[in-house]
Order: sequence, then C-alpha cells, then structure tokens
Amino acid sequence: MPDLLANLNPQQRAAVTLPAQHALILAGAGSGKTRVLTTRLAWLISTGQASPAAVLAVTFTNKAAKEMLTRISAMLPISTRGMWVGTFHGLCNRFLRTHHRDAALPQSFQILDSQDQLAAIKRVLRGLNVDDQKFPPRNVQYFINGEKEEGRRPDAAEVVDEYSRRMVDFYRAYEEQCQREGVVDFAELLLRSYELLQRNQPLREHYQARFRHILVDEFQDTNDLQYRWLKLLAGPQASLFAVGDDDQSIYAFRGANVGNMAAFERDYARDNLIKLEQNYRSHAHILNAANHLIRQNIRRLGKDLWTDAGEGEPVRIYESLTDSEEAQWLLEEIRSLIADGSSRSEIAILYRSNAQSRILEHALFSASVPYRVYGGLRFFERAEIKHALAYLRLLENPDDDTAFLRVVNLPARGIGARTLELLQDQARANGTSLYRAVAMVQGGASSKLAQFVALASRLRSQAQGLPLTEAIDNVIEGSGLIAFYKTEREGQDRIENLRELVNAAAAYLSENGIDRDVPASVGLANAAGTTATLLPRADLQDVVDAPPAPGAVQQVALSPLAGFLAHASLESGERQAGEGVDSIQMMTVHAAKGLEFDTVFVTGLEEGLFPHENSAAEVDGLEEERRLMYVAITRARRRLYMSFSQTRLLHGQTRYNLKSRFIDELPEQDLKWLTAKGRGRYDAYGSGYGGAQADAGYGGGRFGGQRNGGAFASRPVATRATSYAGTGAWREEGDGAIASRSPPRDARFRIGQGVAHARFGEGVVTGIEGSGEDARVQVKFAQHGSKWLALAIAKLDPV
DNA sequence: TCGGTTCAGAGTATT
DNA sequence: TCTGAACCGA
Repeated sequence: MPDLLANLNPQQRAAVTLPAQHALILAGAGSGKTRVLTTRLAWLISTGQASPAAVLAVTFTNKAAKEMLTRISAMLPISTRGMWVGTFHGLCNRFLRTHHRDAALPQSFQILDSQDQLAAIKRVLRGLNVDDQKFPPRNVQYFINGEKEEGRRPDAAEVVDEYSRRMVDFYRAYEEQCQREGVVDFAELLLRSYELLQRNQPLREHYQARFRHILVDEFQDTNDLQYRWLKLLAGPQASLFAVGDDDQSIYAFRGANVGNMAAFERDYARDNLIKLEQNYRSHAHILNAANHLIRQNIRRLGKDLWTDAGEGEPVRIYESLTDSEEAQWLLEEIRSLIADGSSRSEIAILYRSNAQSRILEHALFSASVPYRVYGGLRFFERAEIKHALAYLRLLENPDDDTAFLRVVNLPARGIGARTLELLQDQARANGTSLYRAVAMVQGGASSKLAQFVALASRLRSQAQGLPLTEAIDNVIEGSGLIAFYKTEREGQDRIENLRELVNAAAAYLSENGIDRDVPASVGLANAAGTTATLLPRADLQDVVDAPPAPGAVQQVALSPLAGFLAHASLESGERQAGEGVDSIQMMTVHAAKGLEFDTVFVTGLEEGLFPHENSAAEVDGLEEERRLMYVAITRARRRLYMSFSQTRLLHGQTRYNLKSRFIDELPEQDLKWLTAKGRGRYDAYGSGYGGAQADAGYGGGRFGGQRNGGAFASRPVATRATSYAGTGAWREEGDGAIASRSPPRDARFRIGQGVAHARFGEGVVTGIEGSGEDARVQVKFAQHGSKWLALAIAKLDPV
C-alpha cells in the first residue's frame, strides 16, 4: 500500500506497519500521532490483515473519534458506519444496548450526565434525610465516581470509619435508585460493560475473538477502569496498539493514571516501544524550550522533540507590573501581528484558569478585536435544552424521576416543593416512580399533578405517530416551554435554541442514516440506522472469526427518540458560537491540548497561578503543572510569547506574585526578554526595560498611589511575601525571607517535594517549620490526609 | 411560589 | 470581585 505509507518518516512507518503485536507508541506533541493511528487502522484493513469488523479504536472525545472516522473514509473505499470506532463511553453504550438484557438494563436506558447525576444524588440524600452540610452532594458524587472508577461496587467499597460507612450507604442507595429508574451515569457505562464482559464468558470470548486489533488514542489519559476494560477485551489473539504521550498527561485530577503507560510498556509492549520524536509543528527555539522544561520531570518515559524546520524565532518573555497592563501589552502585540498579516484565528491566548480570561476579554472587547472564548455552556447543557430533553425522556421512560422533577413545574403549574415531597413519600412507600405515584396521592394539589401526567401521556401518544423532528417540535410547543420563554425577558435566545434542537435531531437522523419519516418511538429492528450501527453489519458478519455464541448478540430495536437521547447525553455538542468570524482564540491550556496555532501567548506565568498553588498539595502536582506548561509551549508553530505580571487582581484582592519557576526552567539561549530580565523582582523602578510601555504609565503614580499602597513601592519583595505567607509554597529562590516560618536546615525536604512514609504511604510536603531538633514538616498524604511530622521522629524519605 | 438578599467560595474538564 | 446557591419574607 504505497499510497498509505507515502510521506511517513521511518518511525511512523514502523509504527503503522508493525506486525500483529502489542505496541506502545510514544508520540510527542506534533509528531503525527493521529495520522499514525488512523493510517495503522487503514493499513491493517487494506492489506487484508483485518476486516473492518475486527478492529476497535477508542478515543476520549467525540471530536477525536469523528476525526478518525473522517480520515479513514478518506483513505479507504469503505463505509465506516458499523465500525467500532468511538469514545470509551460511546462504545460501552453500544455494547450495553446490544446486551441490555444480560446487563440487566432496559433497552432504552437513559444516560445521566454529571449534572443529572448530581441531581439524582441530591434526591437520594434527601430521601435518607441526610444533612447535606455534613455530606455535600458533590463529595458524594466524587466518592461514587471514584469507587466506580476503581471498579468497586458498594459491597466491595472499603469502610474504615463512620464517614466512609455513610458514603457507602449513599452509594448503595444511589445505585438502587438508578436501577429502579433505568438510568446509568457515565462511570456506570464503563463499569457495567466491564463487569458483563468479565462474568459472561461466551460473550467475552465472542468479542475477544472478534477484535484482533485494539487501538487506543491518548493512552496517557486512561483511568484504571478503562485500562482494565482494554485488557479484558484484548483476548489472547488480539494486539493492543496504544498511542500516547506521558509528557502531555494533564488529567490526573479527573482520574487519569499516567502510570498506565509504564505499566503497559512493562506488561505488553516491552519489545515494541516506538518513539515519534520528529515534530512537524514548531520551530527549534520553541521545541528547545519545551524539551528543556520537561526534562525537569523525574518520572517520564523519556523523549526529545526535534525538527528540521529551522531555528525560527526566540521565545519572547514579557513582564508587566499589573495584570491590566499585561492585557494592554497583549492587545498592542496582537494589533501589530494582525497589521503584519496574521489572521486572528491563528493567534491563541492561553491561561491557566478561566478567571484570567475576563481582563483579557475586556481589553480585546474595548478595542473591538473579535475573539472567541472556549469553554462555557455547550448546546445540550443549556437549561432550556435540558428541559426539553427531560420531557422527551419522560416520553421514553416515565419512571425517570430525574426528568420528572426537572419539568413537573416548568413552566410553572403550581406544583411546589411541599406537593412534591408528599409525592416522593408516596412513591417511596410504594416502591414506584413519581409518575406512577401521582395516581395514588390525595388532596388538592393532586389534580395539578394529574394534569401534568395527562400532558406527558398525551405527548407520548402523539409522538408515536410522528417523525422525530415533528415529535420534538410538538413537545416544545405542547409542553408550554415555548410559551413560557416568550414571557421571559431574555427568552428569545432560548426559544431559538429550542428550535435548534429540532435541527439537531434532523442532523442526528441523517448522520446515522435513519429515515426522517420513521416514527419517533418505533423500534428499528430491521431498519437501517440506529439498530444497524449497534449490530455487526450483515456484510461484515462473515468475517467475524468465531461465530457468536448462541444468544450472544441480541436483536436491538432502539427507537429514533431513544437513540437521539443517548446521543444528546454522550455528545454535549458544540461550544458556544463566535464561529465563522475570524477571531482571536482564547482558552485554558487544558482546552488547547491537541490544537495548534501560528502564534501563542501563554499568560499569567506566576508562582501560585502557573504552577497553581493548589497543585502543591497534590502527589505529582508540580510535575503535572510542568506537563501542562509543556502542552502550552508545544501549541505554537512559529511564535511563542510568555508573560507574567508582578501584581494581579484575584478574588477582589491585589496579589503580588513572583514569576513562575517555569520561566527559570527555560533555556536562556532560546529566549528573548522584551522587558529587562528580572527587573521587577527587586526594584519596580529598576533600570531601563525597553518598549513603549515604559512610558505608558509606570510612573510613580501607579505605585505611589493608594491603590497598591506604599509598601509595595518601597519594598516590593516584602509585600509580595504576604500573599504567600499562608502557603509558603515553593519558595526556593533566594528570597527566603518570604516564608513566614523559618524553614529547617534539612535540605532533603522542600515544599512540593514528594515523600514516602512507612505507614502513611506517599505524600507531598506542604509546609515546613522549625529547625534542628524541632524541625517539622507538614505532609499531605494521598490516603491519610494532611499531617505534621517531626523530622527527628518520623521516618520520611524523599521520593 | 416567587423574588430579593445573604453568604461562601473561587483549578484544570471529557463523557 | 464575582458567582451561584441557599434562605427568607410576601
């Protein structure tokens, strides 16, 4: 297949054409990772080594999955519909629909997103009369998801104290509620698929025999359950092809375990580790900076990016006195870039946390520079859309109490909290859903409830004869949502969004090859579309190596409505608009992962902000921040700017920050300081820093004035110290006066340092005080919380 | 049931 | 400083 392999470098080619063995591809930023993954898949199919039905490719985001499918379609003359290419959750959803009986689920089970899940948990807690001050629902949610991601059901959860005993009780009650209502949350999709494969041998063997090649994207982002799921799915004849970059692992906080990469190499791919180190994105100065920075991380598999694209431009560093001045400088720089011919969409402004965007937006907005901020609400997360979906869910499953509660009084029908409490009591007493309990309650309000139930029931019977789009239109009108938003002051946008929901449904139907005129609630056992994508396609069936075990693959008849609802839960849709206009791209560094721009500004490079102060108390926290910085740097193709400010308004207070250690970790020869290096750290009025900004308002006024107080003007370092006195975090460079406590002489320990304790396990130093015999360190342990330990007594080893 | 007021908390986020 | 959630009075 010379076409497929053309223009691949030797490492890429080696990865693509690897024999059927487990392999780990360590793919650096901009090294053609997605290309290798998709070409590998296409190559396997086009050389006849695997049929389309015998490969499974899994990603984390729908965007990545879609991208992969698009590329495969372009490379191969086959239909990709029916191929197992999707997100972990999407594939598990498909699997559970197909085997819903074995999984003990209704065929049209609903999927709760995080918001729905939280609402469901609140309901559980209220039912148990739990004091939600003591047990905040968010914590319970965190606990439950954590347990599920560790593969533990309530019976297996560890109970060590009263607190965990209660948590496990809530977990159990929540599970019962979900089961009763026929709903699953995101983690449940995975866990239930995993358990089904594990306990059902014929089923497992069927899929193991089928999937000869399992390809995993962004492997460094997998959590423990996902990795276990992959290992279970990969049978003795299968090859696992994992692509990832441990240096870009930035999602530990949501359960990702970088350790999976090393584990995978050790257990599967000891002999097949391929590094893709040639970078096709950035010039050398930028790559040097990235390489140099990331080398400070201890625990990594190790690789260095290189390019033959030439030196390019040095990394520009800018220091400002205030955050608003930083924004002003940014604006001027952007203006001159645009004047020089840059397109706005090729300029990105990155920041560590969303709160930083405001002041930057303000500067751009005031100057009428078009910009687009990533993040925020997505289409299917909007309140009005969630309301409409809740009505639709009630049509599909009246026992869905989450949906019921969401819309029972929206638009207002005079059904208040008191009424609902009574209804919930009734439902609990009878072990039934709210919807069914309506018929059992007595009293004045019951007629209002009955009217609501009648409405839902009417909408349901109407939907049966209508195509999906018309059924949805009927629901948003008939429910009174449209009329409701007409009375709202800002309701026009919401009405437009509701109308857009009809279009989204039409798009869903056409993307899945479902006839537009099929009635919304009719199952599609033999029609094209939803069902067909759930089953191995008939024309692929003959190449499945082992025949399915009897009854292993059941007929699935998912209605267009049920399919659309699942789609809405699994794909939250586009981020908000601004598209189409050539605009500056603004986003967090996390959101920028996977993207690239000609010009990148990384802003707010200050201690406490980036690295973020909260990360100091996390195991591996600083290294993760550094990886985040690495991701930020490697987004830039040609021009990279980094800026930091001496002062910044945060939570309504001026904070005095030191420049980020990450700037000190960059190689000097690849940098170009736009302001005099190190100027502000010692003297705000220090010797000549260049640029027009010097005249723009650095005069005494700004510092001498009331705003920042005289203390800063006279002794900036001392004032800066105050913002850090509380945390004392990470002060390593010279100005030891900053720490409010005098640190122990013991040079082995620093704040942010990883340590190991015989009994408490691994932790991170978060505080140091005293000296000599009295030296104590505060350590936050992964398992046992935060403790002060006397160095003279405790046996602590640096990790 | 609705609207205003008060208060705590404020990091990154996909499915 | 700003936001969202909780709370209280009409």
